[in-house]
Amino acid sequence: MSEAAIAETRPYHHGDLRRALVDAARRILENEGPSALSLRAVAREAGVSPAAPYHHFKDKGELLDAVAHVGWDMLGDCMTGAKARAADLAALMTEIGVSYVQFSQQHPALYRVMYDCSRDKDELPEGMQDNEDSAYCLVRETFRRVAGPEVQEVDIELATIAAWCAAHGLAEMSTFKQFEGLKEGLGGEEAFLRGVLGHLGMFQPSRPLKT
Amino acid sequence: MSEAAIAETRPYHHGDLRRALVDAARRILENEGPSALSLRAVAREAGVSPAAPYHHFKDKGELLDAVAHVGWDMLGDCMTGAKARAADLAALMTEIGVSYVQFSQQHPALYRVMYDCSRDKDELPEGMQDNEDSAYCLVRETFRRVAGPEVQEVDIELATIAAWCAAHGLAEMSTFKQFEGLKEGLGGEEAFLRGVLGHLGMFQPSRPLKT
DNA sequence: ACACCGATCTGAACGGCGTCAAGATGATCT
DNA sequence: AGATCATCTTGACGCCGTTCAGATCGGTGT
Repeated sequence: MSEAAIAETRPYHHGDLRRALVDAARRILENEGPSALSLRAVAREAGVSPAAPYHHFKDKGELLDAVAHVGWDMLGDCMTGAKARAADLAALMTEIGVSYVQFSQQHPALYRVMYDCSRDKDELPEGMQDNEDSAYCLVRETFRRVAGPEVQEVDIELATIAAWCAAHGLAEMSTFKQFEGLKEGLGGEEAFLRGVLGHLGMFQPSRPLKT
Repeated sequence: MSEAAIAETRPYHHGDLRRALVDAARRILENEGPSALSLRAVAREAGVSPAAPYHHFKDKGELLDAVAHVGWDMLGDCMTGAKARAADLAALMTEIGVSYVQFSQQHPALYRVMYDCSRDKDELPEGMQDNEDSAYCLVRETFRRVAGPEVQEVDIELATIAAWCAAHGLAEMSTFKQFEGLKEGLGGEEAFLRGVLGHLGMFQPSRPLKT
C-alpha cells in the first residue's frame, strides 16, 4: 500500500517523514526504475506536498544519497552472507565477486543510484574504506588473510581496487543483450559470471595476488 | 565561436544541422559537463529553436546516441594508436588497458554519455562485436594472437569481456578522491593504473589467458 | 491552563525541461 | 512562375527542481 493511501488518517506532523521518503524512493526505484525517480514523485508516493522533502534534505541529491546509503548497507550484508557461505578461503573471493554482481542484478535501479551518487561527487561512499562491515573492507581483509608475508600492503590495496573495478564493470555489463547467447552456451547466468571472474587474476583461488 | 554567433548570416535552411547539433552537444559536454546537456541547450548552442532537432532525431536519446557513436569511434582510434605504440605483443594488453582508461579521463563527460546510452538499452554499442576497428574486436584479436592452440574460443570471448569489465570499472573509479594518496605514493596517475591492471590476470603479459 | 515558539508542512509560483502541433520559410523541380 | 516538400519557428502542454510566505501542529515555559 502506498503511503498516500493512509495519508488521510495521518497527523499533520508526519513523525518520520525522512524515513518514509527514503522508503518511497526505494519503492519507486523497484517498480518504475531510475528514470521515474523525481522528487515530486517521491513526495506523491509518500503522500506529502512537493516542498515537504526540503525540510529533511537539502536537495534531491541529498535524498538520493540517503537512498544510496541504504543500498550500500544492503550490499554489505549481502557480501557478509557470501563470506559465511564460502567453503574455504580459496573460494571466498569468487563467492564475493559472484554475490556482488548478483546483488546488482537483483537491485539494478538501486545499484545505479548508488554509483551515480558516487560519480557525481567523485568519491567512494562515506566510510567505505574505514567501516569494518563495508564491502570494500571485507575484500581487503580477505586479501590480507590470503596474502603471504612477502606481499606488501600497497599491493593488497591495489588488488582490492582491481577486484572492485572488475566486479563493478561486470555488474554494469552483465545485463547487455549481446551476452545472452554466450550465457546459454555456458549453462546459465552464474556460470557466465564465474567464467568471466575466472579470467581476472585475483578471483582465481590459486593465484589471488600478484607475486 | 559558438554557432549562435554566426547564425545571423546563416540561411534559413541550415545545410547540415544534424552534424552541427552533435558538435554543439560535444562542446557543451566538454565545457559544462553532462548535467548541462539538455536538448534545449544544444539547440541554443547551435543557434536554432528548441524544436529544430526533432527534424533530425526522434528524441533526445537519439541525439545522445549519435554523440556516443562519435565517442566510440574516437575510442577505437585511441586504442588503435595504443596498438601501434606497443613494443611487443606481451605489452600490448597493458597498453590497451592504460589507453582505455586515459581516454575516459581525457573525455569524462563523453565517456559517461557513451555508457549511459548503452545502459539505457542494455546493449553494447552497435557493431561493437563485429566491426573490425572497434575496441572490443581489437582486444579479442589480441587475445587470439596471444593464445596458444589449446585455448578455446569461448575463453577468448570471456577474457575479452573480463578485460573490458576491468577497464571500464577502473575508468569509472580512477577519479575517486580517495585514491589520490595512493597515486602519489606510487608516483603518479599512470603508475596507479598500471598497478591496478597488473593485478588483473589478463593484463599480465606472462599469463594473459586462463589455462 | 495557556500563550508562545520552533519545527513541520502546504500552496502558489518561477524558470527550465522534453515534446508536439500548426504555421512560416525557402530550396528544388517542372 | 507556381507547386511541392523538407526544414525551421512559434507557442503551448505537462512535468521537473526549487523557493518562499503562510498555515498548522507539538512541546515548552510560565
